[in-house]
Amino acid sequence: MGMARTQGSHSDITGPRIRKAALGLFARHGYAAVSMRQIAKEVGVQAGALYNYTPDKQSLLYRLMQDHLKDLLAAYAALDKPTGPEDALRRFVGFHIRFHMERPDEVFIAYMELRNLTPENFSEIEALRRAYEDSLERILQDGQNAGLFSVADTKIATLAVIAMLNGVMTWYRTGGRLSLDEVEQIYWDMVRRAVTA
Amino acid sequence: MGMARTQGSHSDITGPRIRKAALGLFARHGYAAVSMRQIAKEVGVQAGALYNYTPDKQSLLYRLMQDHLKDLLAAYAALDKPTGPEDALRRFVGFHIRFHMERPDEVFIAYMELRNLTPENFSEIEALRRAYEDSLERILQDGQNAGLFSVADTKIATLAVIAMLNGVMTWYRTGGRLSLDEVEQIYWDMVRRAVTA
DNA sequence: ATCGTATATGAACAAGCGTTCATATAGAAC
DNA sequence: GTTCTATATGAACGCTTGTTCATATACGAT
Repeated sequence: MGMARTQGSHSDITGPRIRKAALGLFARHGYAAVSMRQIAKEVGVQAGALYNYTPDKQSLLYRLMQDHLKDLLAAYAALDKPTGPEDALRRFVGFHIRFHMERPDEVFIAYMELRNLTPENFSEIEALRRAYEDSLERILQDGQNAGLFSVADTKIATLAVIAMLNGVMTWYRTGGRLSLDEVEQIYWDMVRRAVTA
Repeated sequence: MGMARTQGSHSDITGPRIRKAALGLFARHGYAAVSMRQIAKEVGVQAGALYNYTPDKQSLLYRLMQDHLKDLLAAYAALDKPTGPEDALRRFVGFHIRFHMERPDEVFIAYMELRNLTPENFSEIEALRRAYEDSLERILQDGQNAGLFSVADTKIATLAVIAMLNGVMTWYRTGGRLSLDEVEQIYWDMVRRAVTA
């Protein structure tokens, strides 16, 4: 009974649409504040149908974070080999700003919703994040060893640089006063001066 | 009926206890994930009693943020007058790190729960935050005018410095490898180098 | 000792939650 | 054109949610 709805074989379409809807809603309202019914509504489907694509709400969040961080690591690994520590740092700054700027929702979620992961899921996500941070710390350590950089503590400097770069996401809006190139240049100047010997 | 409970005139005790409990729970689990009953349980009271102290859950969050930011502005305003832009910046870095380190829960909430404020409450909180950021921007602008600092954009530099300093809260733990003095020194070094001409 | 009031209880409300499942349907395969 | 299966519905489940309110109690003042 009831009006007919579109049904049938939409598996490889509905799945991504669900994740996309969840991504936007989680980013805008927070994981805990978003219901499965809201996600379903955005996709144009009933709540029960979501469970053909995710075992539960938690897994939906986990998958979004995991996909994001794996993409991040893969994209960074695909960069050209740098010519030295300073070049590597410059590339890192540019890569980080651009990659994150293209994915504001993913970044926001991977940042804010860590506490809503189960302990096991949290550990896995944390490992991915640490792998990324380690690649920056290696750059700083190499530069330090080569006498090019001068930081009191490479671990702290790593976190300080990343925190500073992440700050871009809180204020930058496309079409604003500054182009992405300008932003990249400004941040690179500050980072370089902050760590250079 | 039922077992007797402590009752009577506890107004000026219960109120702060409720806010303290809410503070801890909001910080640990997030505003949306915490129920009024959980807060009440932590205080040792029934959920209904909370409404003698707050008109609703939203106001509880708003009050916590407002108190925090007003404390922040008052404490900063009470600092000694600096001798110049560089001294002012050094003081700002030290003040910011220490003040925020003493209030990890408040900082976390004022940061993460902005989206759970009503639009009106959000505007008020944003105004307070901007007032604080403006005091840093004024320092940078003064230093820039005096030829002591050299930043491409004072607004961006302001946000970059604050983002960098806020990063401390994500990793620093009392009793860890570094003392607060050391942390302050390390960050001051990086900030100074990032903005100095 | 009695009263008055501030403060708490505990039950109730309607609404919404995540999740499950029997049932229906649409499209692919033969 | 019939069958088979993947995909969807929509109702239902037990629970929790924020909030209200009539009622009870304990303290401060008289």
